[in-house]
Amino acid sequence: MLTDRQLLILRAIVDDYIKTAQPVGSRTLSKRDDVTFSSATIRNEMADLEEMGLIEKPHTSAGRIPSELGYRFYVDHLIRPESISPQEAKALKSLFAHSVNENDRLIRHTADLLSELTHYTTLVLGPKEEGQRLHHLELIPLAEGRVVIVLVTETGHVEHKTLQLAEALSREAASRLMERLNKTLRGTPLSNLRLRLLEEIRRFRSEHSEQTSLLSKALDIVLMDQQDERPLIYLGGKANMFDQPEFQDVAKLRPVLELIEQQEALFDFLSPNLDNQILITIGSENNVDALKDCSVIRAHYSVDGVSLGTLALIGPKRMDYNRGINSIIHLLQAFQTELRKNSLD
Amino acid sequence: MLTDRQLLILRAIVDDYIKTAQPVGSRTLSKRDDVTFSSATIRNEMADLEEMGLIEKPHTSAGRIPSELGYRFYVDHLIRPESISPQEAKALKSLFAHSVNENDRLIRHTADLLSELTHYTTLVLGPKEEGQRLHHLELIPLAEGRVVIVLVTETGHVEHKTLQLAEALSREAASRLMERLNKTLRGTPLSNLRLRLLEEIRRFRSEHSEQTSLLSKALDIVLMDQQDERPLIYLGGKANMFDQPEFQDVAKLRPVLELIEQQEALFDFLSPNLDNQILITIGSENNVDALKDCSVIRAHYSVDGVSLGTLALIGPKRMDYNRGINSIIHLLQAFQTELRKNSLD
DNA sequence: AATTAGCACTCGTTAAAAGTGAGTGCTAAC
DNA sequence: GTTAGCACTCACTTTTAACGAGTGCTAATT
Repeated sequence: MLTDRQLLILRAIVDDYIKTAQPVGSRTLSKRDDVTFSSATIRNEMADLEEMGLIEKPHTSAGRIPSELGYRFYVDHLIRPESISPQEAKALKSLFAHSVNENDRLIRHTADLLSELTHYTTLVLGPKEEGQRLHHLELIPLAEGRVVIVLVTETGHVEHKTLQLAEALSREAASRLMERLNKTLRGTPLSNLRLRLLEEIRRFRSEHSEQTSLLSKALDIVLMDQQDERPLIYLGGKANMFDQPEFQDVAKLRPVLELIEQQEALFDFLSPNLDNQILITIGSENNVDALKDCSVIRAHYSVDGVSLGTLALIGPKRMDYNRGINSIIHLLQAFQTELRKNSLD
Repeated sequence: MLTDRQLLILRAIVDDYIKTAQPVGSRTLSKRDDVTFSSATIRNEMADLEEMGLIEKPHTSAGRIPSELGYRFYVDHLIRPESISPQEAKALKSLFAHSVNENDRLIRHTADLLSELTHYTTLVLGPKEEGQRLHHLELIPLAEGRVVIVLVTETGHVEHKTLQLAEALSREAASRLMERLNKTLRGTPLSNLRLRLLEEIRRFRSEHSEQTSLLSKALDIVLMDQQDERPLIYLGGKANMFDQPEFQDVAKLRPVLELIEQQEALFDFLSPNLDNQILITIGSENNVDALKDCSVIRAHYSVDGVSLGTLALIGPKRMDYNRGINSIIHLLQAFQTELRKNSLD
């Protein structure tokens, strides 16, 4: 167990290093107002903290920097939840002053806001489809056998796909089919939609003996695609990475920026956060080599208890966890409120 | 006027420098098979070329590198249009083997293909709206006064927006209005659409004395937004920048990557290319400070004579112009063919 | 027993000095 | 007109030296 003095010193080291990106020496610490003891004492304590694996020195004659374990301890025990300032709270509320109807734009907007707020790079994982339920389906026949299918989920997410049929679908047939489909399929989870839809079209065909097999085939292909498609990841503040002193070296910067551009990899990385808490992963805890020098703060967003996606903040291990956590918590709430407004329950 | 030997030397210098990124010395050149004269002769010729401003030396004791003027001369006069290899031609054709229905996805796909082909970063400026004409409009009333409006242009571009009305729009009213709008508005250029649409709704209202003023207001707002929206820019192969030796320094890399992330700035930069040719801008010719060390190869794409957007390739000044030009020309054609397939004339 | 002052030691960083070699420009010979 | 030869330049590398922030240990102090 750590003594109060050790806690004070550890916190001071982490705070200082977060601010300056420079190893913190005993003399620097001894000059702080809240430190009443000498640098020699600090050195002794530091030696102990180092032995415990909480801090380390880059080399013999440098000050100390937090180890990953040190950051972990700091995050778990030393963060003071320093509530957001009144101004900021107000600013946050006015961020969504005029509602954004489209969820897509809302998400993009949120990603940008969060990065502006924190000066870190932001990832927002768009709502995953599987869990969502169908609200409405619309078939719009155009010229030359081209059909646009519009799909609206209960969360208010709208999406369209274009099909190409070998022969035209009449407006009447489309209308009849649509009515039927909406009657029977509303509320179907998107994960089942493809099968249920095909089934329903088949039944419709036998009942009305209409030629919808082409449609059925085309739909199948499009929905198959759909199923494989992963939700989009929206990025904000990529340029913020450039400002971090630890990423002034292209060799350090490159893997991070490269990873960030890869939807696939990012998706795999971001999705598995199952509980509803804020999750912080530090350096190697990310289990991704490209992020071994980064920390990630994640929060799930959900509407009506249904988890939809993830809000994440990515920065150097030496990131301002306090500010990051606070920002993400507050933005999360505002974001969810907006999402709620757009849903069609 | 340059002698044949000077042309040979200049071409050799540019080719070599493009390949190696190292200043080219007289001794290196003298070892080439196509060079029959001595390094001393080359030095004399180099001195002349330098005097003409076509090449320069980074410092006294280094070899020569092409100046911007040198690249310009190379691009204008020395490029051999080295036709694409049969394999590559075949590969190119199969790239679009299975058609992509959605123009958006097609564009994204094209951006990725081009960057894969050239190993440079690709920008594709999506079709600008103004020039396009309306093909079909669909109103889909959902619950709680929410209405999705789907807009299909003659180029086959599909787009949707969500409106929020204070009170519900009945399915019947929507259907009647829609029929009317499609009858009267098909073919309207999107640049006029907003005004024509409002006018038409007003007329419809007075004729049928229906309550569509709310709709009209909401539509207005959404379409106003629409008008300000600039076409999207799709990026491919951003990571390729990392491979260029000239961008190993973060200070060099940063402005380029930052610019690339800014839709606005990029848009301003890419749009003004009016003629239908392939346009190459080198270094300071870009008139953008962030691109002073880059070259850009641009081509307009169009369907049925209507210019829609721009395909661009961005790399170091020392880029492989030959390969870049060839790739962009060939991909441009394939791309336009696909776009054509998706259009609804 | 805990704290602190003092001091030798470490080691990254910076600056200066010396050596290396690719490449040039000029001159004189071919 | 072309080329061989040679002195010269200058980025780059390596070496050496000086610097100083910071440590760990010991002995004195409280």
